Amino acid sequence: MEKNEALKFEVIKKDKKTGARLSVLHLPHGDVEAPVFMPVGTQATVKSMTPEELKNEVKTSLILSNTYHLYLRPGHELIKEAGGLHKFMNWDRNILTDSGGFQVFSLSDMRKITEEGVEFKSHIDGSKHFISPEKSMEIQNFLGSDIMMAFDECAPYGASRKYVEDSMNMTTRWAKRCKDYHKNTENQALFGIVQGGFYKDLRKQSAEDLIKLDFPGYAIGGISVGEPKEEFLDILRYTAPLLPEDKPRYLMGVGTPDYLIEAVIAGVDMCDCVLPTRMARNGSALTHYGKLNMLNACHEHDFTTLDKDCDCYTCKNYTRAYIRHLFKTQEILGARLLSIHNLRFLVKLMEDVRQAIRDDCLLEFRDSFYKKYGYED
RNA sequence: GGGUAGGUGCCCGAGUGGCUAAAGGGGGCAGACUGUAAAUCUGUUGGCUUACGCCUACGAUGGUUCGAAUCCAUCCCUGCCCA
Repeated sequence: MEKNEALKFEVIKKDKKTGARLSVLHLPHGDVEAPVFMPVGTQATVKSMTPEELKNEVKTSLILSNTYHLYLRPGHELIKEAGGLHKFMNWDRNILTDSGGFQVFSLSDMRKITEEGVEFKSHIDGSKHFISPEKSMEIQNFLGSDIMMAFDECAPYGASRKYVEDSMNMTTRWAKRCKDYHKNTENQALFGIVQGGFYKDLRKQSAEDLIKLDFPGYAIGGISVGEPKEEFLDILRYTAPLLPEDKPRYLMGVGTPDYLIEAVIAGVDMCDCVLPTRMARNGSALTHYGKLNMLNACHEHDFTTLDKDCDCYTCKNYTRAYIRHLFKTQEILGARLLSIHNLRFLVKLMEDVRQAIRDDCLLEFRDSFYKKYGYED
């Protein structure tokens, strides 16, 4: 890799039994140890968290934001005017931006996909917009994220082979167009996204075609879209090893503790998910002993901490009874305290995973984690 | 004291002869949430029973009727207005 690229990827060590990687991503806004979990900050904010809390309490060095949403509001020109996304949101560590491809999938009833790009109606005011691969790159260049994602189509679960094949090939052509358009390679690394749905030969072809384009990193998209866990694991375990050893591998949109651990074992380095912050706002806590719904009556008189094995600000200072009270009364602090906890829980999980790789005991770590958490397998 | 409006399930509130164990909210209880249109959504919420079903319920009591939360009488209570 050339000296002036935005990303340098360094594999430090591999777990002896699984081959899971301990690595460092050297990025423009600091080094990121991987495997890493990235909190999601779609609208230039990790919902309810200040950057200081993300740094000091959650202890994260890389967050994700979103092209589609920031393009619509406040607009990428305004963010450029502000001096870029980092300055705009007062976050001086790394940012990865998703390309808007997922919104093509999740807002699918309002869009039309063609070879040129996607025409869609704004979910905010119904106005018509067009995003092409080039437009997505332009927006992400304006945002100034450290890692950009190629514009892709995430085919829905259950899509026909023909649909997935055509979609996957178009995503590859779009990836080429993204790479051709993107010139700011010194400051921004562009990742390609492997698609192919739940068809292994398509996954293989997608990976091979994208590898020929030589991206500095590769993502696995299009899984964790509602399929059964076995299918998720099958495609994950098949796809991850197809990707280059010397580039970071990013599994998009995952997830729960078991999915994260399985992803690392499969050779994945990066994951992101809205789950910890969404669950937090909806009153649920992730703990080493399973999931808790803080609205449940059993916590009413429980003056213990959320998770006795957690080192977060919330667990150091607040009780279950208090947090339940905050949710019962719909006080905003409840969502904030659970967001800190859930984010810290997953970030810490990855810290523990990294230590397990150092110690060559990742499988043992997984088994004891599952047992404590209450997972069946 | 006179007039007037009303008393419905935990709360608010719709319902003015059968399709009503009773709309809709709220509250309670539980479940879901995976590249964020989510501080959202779903289920459930009188008792007993596995179920069929039975019992108890629309202020109280009595009555009309094949049948009443709904009609009538009396009583009790509450809000508002007048004196």
